[in-house]
Amino acid sequence: MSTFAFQTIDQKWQQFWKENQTYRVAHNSDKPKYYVLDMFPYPSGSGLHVGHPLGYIASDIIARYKRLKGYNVLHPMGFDAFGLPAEQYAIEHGVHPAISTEKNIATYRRQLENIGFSYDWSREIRTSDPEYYRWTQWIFLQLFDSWFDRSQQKALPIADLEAIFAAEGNLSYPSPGQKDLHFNAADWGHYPEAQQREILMGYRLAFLDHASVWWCEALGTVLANDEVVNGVSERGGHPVERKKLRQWFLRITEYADRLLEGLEQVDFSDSLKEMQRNWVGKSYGAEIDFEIEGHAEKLRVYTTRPDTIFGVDFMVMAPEHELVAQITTTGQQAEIDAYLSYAKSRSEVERMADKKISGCFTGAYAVNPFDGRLIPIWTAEYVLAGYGTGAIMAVPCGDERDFAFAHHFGIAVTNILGDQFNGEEANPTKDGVLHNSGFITGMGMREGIEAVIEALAGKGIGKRHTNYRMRDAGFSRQRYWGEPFPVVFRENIPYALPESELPVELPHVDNYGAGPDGQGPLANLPAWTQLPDGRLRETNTMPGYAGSSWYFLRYMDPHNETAFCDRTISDYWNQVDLYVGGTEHAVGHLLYSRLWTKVLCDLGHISFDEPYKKLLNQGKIGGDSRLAYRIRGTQTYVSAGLKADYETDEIHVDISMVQGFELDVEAFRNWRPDFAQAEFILENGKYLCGGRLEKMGKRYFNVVNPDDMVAQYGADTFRMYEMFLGPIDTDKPWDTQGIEGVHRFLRKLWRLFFDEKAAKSLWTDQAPSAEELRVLHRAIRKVEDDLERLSFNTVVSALMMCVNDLTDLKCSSKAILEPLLVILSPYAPHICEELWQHLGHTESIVFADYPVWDESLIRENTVELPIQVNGKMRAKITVPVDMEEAEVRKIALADPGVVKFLEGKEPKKFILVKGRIINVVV
RNA sequence: GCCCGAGUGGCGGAAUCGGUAGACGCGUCGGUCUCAAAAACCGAUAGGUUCACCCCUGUGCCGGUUCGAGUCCGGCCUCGGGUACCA
Repeated sequence: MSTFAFQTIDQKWQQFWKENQTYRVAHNSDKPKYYVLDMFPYPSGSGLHVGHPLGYIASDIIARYKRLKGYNVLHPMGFDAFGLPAEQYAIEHGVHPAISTEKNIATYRRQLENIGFSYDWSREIRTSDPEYYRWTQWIFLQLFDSWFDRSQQKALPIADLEAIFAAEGNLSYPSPGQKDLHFNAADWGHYPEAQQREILMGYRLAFLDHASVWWCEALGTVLANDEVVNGVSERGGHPVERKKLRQWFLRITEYADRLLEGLEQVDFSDSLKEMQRNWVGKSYGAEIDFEIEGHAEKLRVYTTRPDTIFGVDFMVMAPEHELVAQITTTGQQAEIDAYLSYAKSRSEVERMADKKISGCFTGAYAVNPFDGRLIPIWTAEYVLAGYGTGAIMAVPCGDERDFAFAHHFGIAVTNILGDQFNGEEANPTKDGVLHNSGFITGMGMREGIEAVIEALAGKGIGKRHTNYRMRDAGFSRQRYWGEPFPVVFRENIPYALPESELPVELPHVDNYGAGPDGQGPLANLPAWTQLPDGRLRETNTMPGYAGSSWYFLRYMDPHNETAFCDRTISDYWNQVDLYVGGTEHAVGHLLYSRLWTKVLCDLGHISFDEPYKKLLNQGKIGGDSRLAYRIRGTQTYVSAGLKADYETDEIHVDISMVQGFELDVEAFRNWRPDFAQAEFILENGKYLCGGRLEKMGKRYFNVVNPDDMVAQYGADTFRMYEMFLGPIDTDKPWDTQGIEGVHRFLRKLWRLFFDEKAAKSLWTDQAPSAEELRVLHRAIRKVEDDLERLSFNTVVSALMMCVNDLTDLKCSSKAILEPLLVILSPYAPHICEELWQHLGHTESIVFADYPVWDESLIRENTVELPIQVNGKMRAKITVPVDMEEAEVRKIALADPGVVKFLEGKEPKKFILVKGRIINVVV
């Protein structure tokens, strides 16, 4: 057993860990806890490629490292198993999603186990498991049964709100759903149940509302924005229309401020926090009511720049704005009708792609409340119905879009910026002085904002207003493969099912097609939807992010049948200390799971309101594609170096047929029938391919499977190499050639323990030399420092250097080799376990103590000082560390290299930093 | 357009606090072993000049601060990511 048989070693230890449940953890421990979590995967049909495990390897290294440092580590894995691809596969192939998902999970687990992760698999969860989604449904009911108290900024039970209504009405508690709803206690008492429940719906955190969606009558289904092109359905070209449908929503807007404030407490990257802030999109300004000449109605606008009110030259309403129809004059009616039908036919996608200026004058005028000027009211696409009040006051001299619009339609521009406005383009500055602006003329703009808001408030026609870009989150899907809602309708009023009836299990269907009236496939099952007592089940299912919003809690207590997670257990494991995953979930999953955590905390079910203490976003690994060049119109392929002489088409070649850049032409001919007749123009007897870095994916034939890497080089090599590729948080290309270097390193490590030729072990009980100790302890320090700051790639370099040095020193001392294995084991657990056992240990290296580095062993007796003259390196001198400064100077000045550049002059100044660097200034 | 982030050898990258730029690895070249090749191992490898030492240049570009700048400041250029008629 003295050769490095990595396949045997991998298998042996993976089996050992499984049989001994080495990584099983319990919550009752005196050790400090550490929770390190991966974003769980959606098990797709194509399995893992080498890009996927990058984050898993990093988190596994941290998990193993923290275990060695004496922490009780929770490191679980599971599967986000509900989702669209499985359902799409079912529609196309008739395979039930449960079956294809099961199969995919089996593949994922096998691939993950090959890499030697230290997951506690006894905690595995699947979001599509009824024992799991039972609690997803339960949390939904918590959301349904609660409301957000703005004065306390937290969620409370809906029963509390009912008590408030009965006692005092809603006068202190305006409805987020119906802004103009006011009633007192007596009113509430007289409302029939249906009306009471309708009112409560306006407060619930999970609520039903009518939302505008694209409806296609011919296809009998709702379409997403990107499925509608040029006003017709992408598939089939059928007409579509805007339709209001009743959908479930989560009232995430109430938590906007909490979600922003929470970002201060968590350790996420600046860019990710910025993405979340932009998503919430909080802005400060005012709502202003403008009188409309000849009408009783007011036109309410939202603006962040009330100070520019004297520069308003026109008003714009969104085409969907309800006042458009009311105020349009007879003279303008025909033009407006034409414009509205044009606007209605354009999807949001088209609006975004094609931003030409369009609009139409309504014929009506608003009145400037300060100077009485009449302001023409227009409608135009560039104002969105969904943001602010759906209407704006346009200030062309200060806003680019308003300026472009004014320019396009020949509207005269008022200048309130003095010479800060050049008449050519708008100037959106906030740091200017206001001109030509009535009572605020001469004021600074920031000051002007306050003055105008005050004046508006005094007249009762405007007030300070904070606006958010974020909308309430749609929570309904007309799909099959998701969590059913635990809700039933009686006379069209939704009621929560009692907890005892959970889980509402997803029934079996044979047909995955849409149901009637924009409903999902479940609506095709009357036996399921219609309860014997006449109540009707909700037929929508929950979206993909439902199950993933709380899964980190279930891992803590995965088999609990009476609660989603026991409170004492969640108190122990608490927040996720390190959460590892990609940025693609920056504003989706991360925001929703932060929301659910806050609600569960407010309702007293857990003790913390941010799920993830620290977030690490791993980069993506790109594929290194290979291209062959086919001369256009022929079956002849020209080698990359000669292609300039021909007109060619690029063909992606499967990377398995290429060594470096050299194509195996026989394999290429056998690859696909249409290549069988291929001829090649070679250079130097070889066909060389071109290379390109791009996304790793099937269609580019550049996918590298981790299974192949593990089979060829072993799990340890694969793990270390993935970390060695570069900083964990940047995108980087995969280069299979480079993996050899890491493999050589592990062989070199092996040879430190075994003489393979003589088939004998090399370690001894000999005391280590000072130099050996220095090498080891430097490595311990470096590995620890780098892991604490999540610099995974530099750790590999440090370990390689350590082994290189120990090899040069012919180190054989067990006192060095043992700690070396411990610090290496998070990266290369299999080989370390094996060697650890050879050294005579009976217990797994997992239970070893992490060695402590000793500064005094690292410090050297002499130090090499670089000597600069006038800032340029001129000499190096070696002196004892504790040598007096004056003595160091004497030696430095006597050095021939320095003497030469002093040119006989006396030094003016010496610079001495940390006793290490000297600069002699002449 | 706006907001982030990054530009270092042939390549991936290192330099943690402003202090010997290019660690570690790949590739390439040379060597050992071999009849030979592969594998393995050893050595060289920023560019210029040179037999070699020296010396000079060098971290996207221009300028600044400093005894000293890849690192800090100002102005550009390029690439990557996010986001967008958000008033």
